[in-house]
Amino acid sequence: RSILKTPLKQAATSHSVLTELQPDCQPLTTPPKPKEVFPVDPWTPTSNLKMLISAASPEIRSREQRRELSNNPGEVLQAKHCLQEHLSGDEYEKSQPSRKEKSLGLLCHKFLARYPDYPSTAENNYICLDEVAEELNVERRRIYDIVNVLESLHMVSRLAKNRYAWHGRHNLSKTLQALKKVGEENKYTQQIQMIKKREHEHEFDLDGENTKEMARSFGSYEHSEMSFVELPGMEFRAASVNSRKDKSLRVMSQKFVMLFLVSTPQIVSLEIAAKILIGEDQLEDLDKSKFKTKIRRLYDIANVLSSLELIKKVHVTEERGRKPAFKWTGPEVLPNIQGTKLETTSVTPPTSESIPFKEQCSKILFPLKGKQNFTRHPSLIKLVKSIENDRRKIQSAPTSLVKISASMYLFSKLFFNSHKVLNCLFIFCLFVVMLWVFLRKAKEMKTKLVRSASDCNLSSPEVVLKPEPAAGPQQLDLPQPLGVSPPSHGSVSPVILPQTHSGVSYAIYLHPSQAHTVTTYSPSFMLQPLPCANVTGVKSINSKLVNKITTEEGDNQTAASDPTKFLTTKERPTIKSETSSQQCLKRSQALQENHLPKRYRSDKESLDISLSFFPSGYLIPLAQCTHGNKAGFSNEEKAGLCSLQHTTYSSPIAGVIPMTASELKAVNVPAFHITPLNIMLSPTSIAAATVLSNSSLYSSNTSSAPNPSSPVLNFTLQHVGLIPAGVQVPANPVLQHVPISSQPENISHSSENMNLQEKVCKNILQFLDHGGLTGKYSAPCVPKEPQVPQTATENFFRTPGGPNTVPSLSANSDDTNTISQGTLYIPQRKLEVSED
DNA sequence: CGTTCCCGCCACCCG
DNA sequence: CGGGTGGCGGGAACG
Repeated sequence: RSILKTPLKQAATSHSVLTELQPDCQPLTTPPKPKEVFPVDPWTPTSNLKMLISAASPEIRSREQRRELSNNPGEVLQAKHCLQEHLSGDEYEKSQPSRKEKSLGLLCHKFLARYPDYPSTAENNYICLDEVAEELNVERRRIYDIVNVLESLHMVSRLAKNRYAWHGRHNLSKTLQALKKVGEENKYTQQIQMIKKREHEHEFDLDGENTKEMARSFGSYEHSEMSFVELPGMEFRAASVNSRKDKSLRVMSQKFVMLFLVSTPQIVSLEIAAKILIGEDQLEDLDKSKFKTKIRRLYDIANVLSSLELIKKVHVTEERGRKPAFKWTGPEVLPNIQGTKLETTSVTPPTSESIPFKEQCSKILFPLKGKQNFTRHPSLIKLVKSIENDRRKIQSAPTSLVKISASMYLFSKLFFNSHKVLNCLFIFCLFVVMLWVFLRKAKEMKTKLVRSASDCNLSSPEVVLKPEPAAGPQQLDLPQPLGVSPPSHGSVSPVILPQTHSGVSYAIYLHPSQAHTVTTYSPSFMLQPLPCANVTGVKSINSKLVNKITTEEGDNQTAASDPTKFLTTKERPTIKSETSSQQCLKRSQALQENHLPKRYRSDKESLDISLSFFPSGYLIPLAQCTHGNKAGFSNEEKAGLCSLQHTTYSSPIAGVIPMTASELKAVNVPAFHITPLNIMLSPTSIAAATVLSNSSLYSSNTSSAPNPSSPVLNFTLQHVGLIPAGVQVPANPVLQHVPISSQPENISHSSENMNLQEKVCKNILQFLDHGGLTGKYSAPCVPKEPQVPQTATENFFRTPGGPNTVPSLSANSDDTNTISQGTLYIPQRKLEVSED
């Protein structure tokens, strides 16, 4: 027994070990000096200072140390050594490297420091394990731990015994994509939900039947064997060494990563990860020791992943207490089905994925200059990066409206490098878009109601406001949509959401009355979620499990959201997730066919980029309000508000709007719910809109003077896919389009610009007219049939006063155009995440 | 105390 | 068989 004991920290033990491993080392009494241990790391005055500071406060020290690790792993350590050497000269045992200094994470840092993130093919990127182990002064065993995890991410690959090839992060994004895909296939999301649910159901009961039960239910998911996820270009490793059966650590690592990529707040608690990893291969013995071991391994993996800055440690506080967890801090992984693109493992520069976007920006913004100028400009690099960041989020936005909005925001950021400057414009554009939606919808509803209920006179807006009859059972078997409380004309209260990742906050304006309604947890608000693939088929815990969030460090907090968490199994029939998406699609099409006798179907491809206009979305970036949220709402209120998000996506006018699964999934930009009649505008935005519309956008002046709306529009349209990238829409075709679009045939090819305008107009019109508001926008191919000029779109643009007049935005001037104040909302929090 | 996780035994390959 | 791997779990360090 005693042999198995972990060696004591005492010098004697260590020395014996040391001598054993390194017989030719110094005499026993003089252990290696720090200088010998870390010959590479110079120690600087800075580190000295930090060391002194750290010495003053242990708390600061640890924090400081951790922070420092990411930049300069060796420094602090070195400093500490020096400190201890100075302070406690002969009393050496204290300076015996503490456990922390031998941590796998630190070791991994040192390891990573040896190799560039993005090695060029020219360099020799071979890793000799022996060498590394020696240089880092660790047993080889430890290097294996690191290398295995790196291998799971394809950052290294094994060449032969003792030899690895270093790839760095070149493959990372592809690997992550692959992992995400596999993770989805493995239904990890569901498994997580199930575990959470079980956990909740039998609170303290941890043994016996439940375990079996759990194992049994896991059985249904058991389709994943212990397989290592390979990358297309990477599997050519030396076959001789490749056949090791158990790649457990690698596989574990991959699965662990998958869990992050799949779950919606990208936070995974160790406990759940362990359970899933266990549950998969061995669904029987969920015994305690196995669990413990798994956890230990997960710590190992997590340490390496942390060093890679892919995850970071947090704490999730549930009602039961603090639980260790990790949060994904790596790159966003977008589904990105870029066909069978060939591997570009070597030559591609680090930000290969982002280059096209840069070019795009460059083209759009600086059509005359080469992209080089743009991309090379040092002052822009940072900006571009941050924009790319935002872009990723935008791409995962659930609705095209949000995409448009966000794109506009992006544009303003890119073009002016300022949130503030174009905020007004942004808001205005957003407003215009929403107005389209609203008017379109209103018109549609009106005609429909008139048609369907001919015996009633439905001209008054009050009637229109009622839930649409057809929206109920016929459509999605959802309960009758709740008529969101009719907005009064009170004031609105902004709520600042702490937004994920970028630190950009979005203000959501909340109408007081609704705020109240929502925060009281009124049962009537517990609506059904939309039965789309990502959500359905998931048994989930009820809202009782909602956790709260606290933050220990004020910055960079995440408003986590997990759509499935608020679903309740009992209240809703479970639908097979495989089919629900299609069902949604079918139904949405069926629904549209009610309105549109003739539809233009599109292939799957175009559906993906097409715009499903799910009514709503409204987010205003607020550059200045980063921390404003703290004062505002209590956690309960926030949680309460959250519950709205996943209620039925319905509106009094539109009824239930089907969404595709892709729109529901991976919502990093919060989804918003807004009803067309509840479009909310802050006074300033209305003002801005009015001003802008009067001055430029609606003027009949078609001069080519620089008009911000044009680039904005170009950018937005391109971004959203209405026009091809790189194509410019010269002026503001949309707002001037009426003659063109009403008689498309006649315009023909007068000029290229005209042509372009025409196309764009058509596209937009089509988009709006053909289901853009009800569900699907189908292919961009233009119908040959002449447009019936009685569309809402056109009505909007040729407002009562004529083509060039501004539609009245002031409330109550015209019932159909009235924009009343209301709400949309949705932050969602349920996890309390705290950092250390 | 609970959490974190280092340490190294030893079972497995493989040449 | 000898050496490279790496699963695994005890128990020390940490907080």
